[in-house]
Amino acid sequence: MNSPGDVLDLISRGDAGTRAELARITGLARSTIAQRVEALIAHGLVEERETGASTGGRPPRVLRLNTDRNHVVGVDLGATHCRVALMDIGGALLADREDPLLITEGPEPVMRHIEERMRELLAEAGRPLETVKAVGIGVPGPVEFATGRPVNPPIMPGWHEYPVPAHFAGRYDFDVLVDNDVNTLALGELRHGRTAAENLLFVKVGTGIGCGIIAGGRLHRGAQGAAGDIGHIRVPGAGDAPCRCGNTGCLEAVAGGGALAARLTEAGVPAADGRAVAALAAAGEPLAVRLVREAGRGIGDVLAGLVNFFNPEAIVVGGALAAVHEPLLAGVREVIYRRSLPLATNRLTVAPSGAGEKGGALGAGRLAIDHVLAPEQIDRALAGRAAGPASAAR
Amino acid sequence: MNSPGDVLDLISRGDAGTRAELARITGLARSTIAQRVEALIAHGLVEERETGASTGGRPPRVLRLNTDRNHVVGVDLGATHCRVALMDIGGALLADREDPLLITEGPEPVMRHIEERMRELLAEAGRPLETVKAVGIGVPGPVEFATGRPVNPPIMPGWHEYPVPAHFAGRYDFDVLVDNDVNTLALGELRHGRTAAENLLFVKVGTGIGCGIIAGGRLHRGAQGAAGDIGHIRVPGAGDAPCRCGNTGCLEAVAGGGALAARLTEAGVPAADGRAVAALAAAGEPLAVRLVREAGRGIGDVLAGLVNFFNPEAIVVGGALAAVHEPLLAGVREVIYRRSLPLATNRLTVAPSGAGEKGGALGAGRLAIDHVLAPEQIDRALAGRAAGPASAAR
DNA sequence: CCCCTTTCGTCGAAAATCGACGAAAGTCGC
DNA sequence: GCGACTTTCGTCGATTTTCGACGAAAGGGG
Repeated sequence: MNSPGDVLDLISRGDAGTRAELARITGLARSTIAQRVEALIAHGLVEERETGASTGGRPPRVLRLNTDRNHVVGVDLGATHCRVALMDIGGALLADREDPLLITEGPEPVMRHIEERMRELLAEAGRPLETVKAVGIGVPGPVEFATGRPVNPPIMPGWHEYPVPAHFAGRYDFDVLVDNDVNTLALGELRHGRTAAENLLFVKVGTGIGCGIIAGGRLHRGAQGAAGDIGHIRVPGAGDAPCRCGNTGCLEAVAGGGALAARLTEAGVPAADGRAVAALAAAGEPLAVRLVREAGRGIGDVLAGLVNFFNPEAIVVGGALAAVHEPLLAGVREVIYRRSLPLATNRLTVAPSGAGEKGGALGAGRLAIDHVLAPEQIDRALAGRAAGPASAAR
Repeated sequence: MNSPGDVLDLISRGDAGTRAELARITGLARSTIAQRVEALIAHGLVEERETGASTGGRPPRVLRLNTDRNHVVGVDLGATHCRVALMDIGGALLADREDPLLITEGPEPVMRHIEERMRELLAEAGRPLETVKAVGIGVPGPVEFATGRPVNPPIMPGWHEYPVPAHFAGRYDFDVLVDNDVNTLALGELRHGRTAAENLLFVKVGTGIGCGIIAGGRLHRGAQGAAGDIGHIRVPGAGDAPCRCGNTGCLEAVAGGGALAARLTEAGVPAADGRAVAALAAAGEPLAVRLVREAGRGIGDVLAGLVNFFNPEAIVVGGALAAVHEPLLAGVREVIYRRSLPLATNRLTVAPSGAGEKGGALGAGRLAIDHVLAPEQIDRALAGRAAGPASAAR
């Protein structure tokens, strides 16, 4: 329970910033703490930069993660874009870049693009390659997390069972983590946004609709990594709108960006996709605003049920359609507070994503950080045993 | 990671039955294991009863939980009954009794009843009171688990905020855990039934409809302990049946035992409650069978959405209405496999509860067992520090 | 400027853990 | 039936980890 890894954990979470605090919290002797800290410093994981303010006695030496020698890369892959972010181990964003990129081009070109961007960002920030300890990648589809293979992703043809980490294996010395983008978004919100909740739902409303689930402070991926696929839940109020999945009345067919764009186009206001709908709504186009608000109601209808079931303390809404918070969230809140049980809603907050456009990449980076700083991982590193090769993880 | 408590954990889970196995699994030296086992035996937690079969060398001495000196009590409180079960720490049922008891009589009489039955069962089984290490109680309503207080339970007037553990505090030396009965049922299924799943939903179909959630092997209680209240989720297909909660189209109004009984009575077949409906269906009354199957479809409609969202590997159905598996489960399966995504259903099992009538009490006992055997709890006991007083827990 | 407080490093003492050894208790082959 | 081999288990000294006391460092306050 109080291994060296746990000591680092306390430092990284900001629970303890000095040796004395660590000793107080863990209950270990100060000399033991001193020895552990020494080891962490020797391994380049922790540094003493400044000395803190005195509280009446000798001022403490402040410990912090060594952000100069430990970095991660977070990648947010969308249907039509790719954002690569370089972060230090403390979670600070050092550099990032977004490019248009069609995920339909298949894994190999995309992976090469990521690799190239990663090297560019490192050069730009003046950090050596060896300081990258892990890479996190969020992809728009279900993933078998343990092996980093997408499984039958609907909008990623050619990626089925492609072993993403294998692309880096052997040639690099970092681990590669791959996850569904809604999960990285949820992580990003949990650790970079304003919402600190043990039980959190991140709802991404784009062309499709998905949901990242934090249960008891940990990501819930479900039995096959398929959890959170709420786009094809039937909406109670809605009619029989046909969905591409073959069923009717799915949330995606009612409130997805594609469905809204089609309806808008049909009504004489051309819109290509969810992003365009959001732009029109933001510009004040009345029909677009009305459709977005109605979409919010549809989403709220489904979420109302999930609130009863899951009882989260926070729901965060993001994705292309959430670029216009007001009408969407208004619709969502309206239905949730009407349909869900009081006990489940009296402390529930429904808010827009606080991490913004970069949330996906930041969350993917956070996935990598959490992997690197996991106590077991640290204990292994300090024990001298080299971590596994640059492949899958956990 | 390898404290004495973890050693006991391996023994209690059946992962290791001998000192040599413990050493192999933990990686600790045999002498260290021997010392830990000695401490556990000295504290009466473990015993050596028999000596195992040789595998070619000296036969091992088999370690097991000391079931003679460690017991728990599990209590299943329903609207109209109370079952008290005496179990040993290994989970074996020693004696139990069910009595009719109206929970509406209020906390004090009910608690006195439990206390009395507990003493009777102990006398019957010839076990001294001091061997009871914890008591688990499942109640039909939401509970703030940390304090053991029901919060606004709809069918338990007078129980709001009543501190259940306080009834025993001071007079006994065990901890008291209180939880929603769907949670104890889920635990019972997980540990006593046939279903070993990390992600499990236990759906209880009685007068109301509730759901116990196991996420990643642990109970998910949600932000306010209100998780799993699926009875008031709106059913997609259903109409506007009014519900006692004030909304319309709730699952409970469509498929709850009360609603079915009312509809059956209306049609000229008098039935008092869900139990009566089940009895009629079991006897072959055609209308009852049809209604139960339709209720199954309604439940399936809601579960189909939850399967997409939560991606469990198993759904277990119990409760009064589930006494007739076939029509109910047929309806549930029919809709789930039609409406949920293939990835989420291809390994999903939908089964009746394997624990039977006593599942609730057994699960409550298991809640108590898990509390007693939690590694931190064991480490504390072995370190000499007395556990907290006979009150709340965790 | 002296006393008090808090932090931190050092070092011997105490405790936990390990590893080697030998005895116990069985199987297997001749 | 007997000896060689295997596996388990207890013991005990050696090693490693952890603790606790001591004193020095570094600042605040009167």
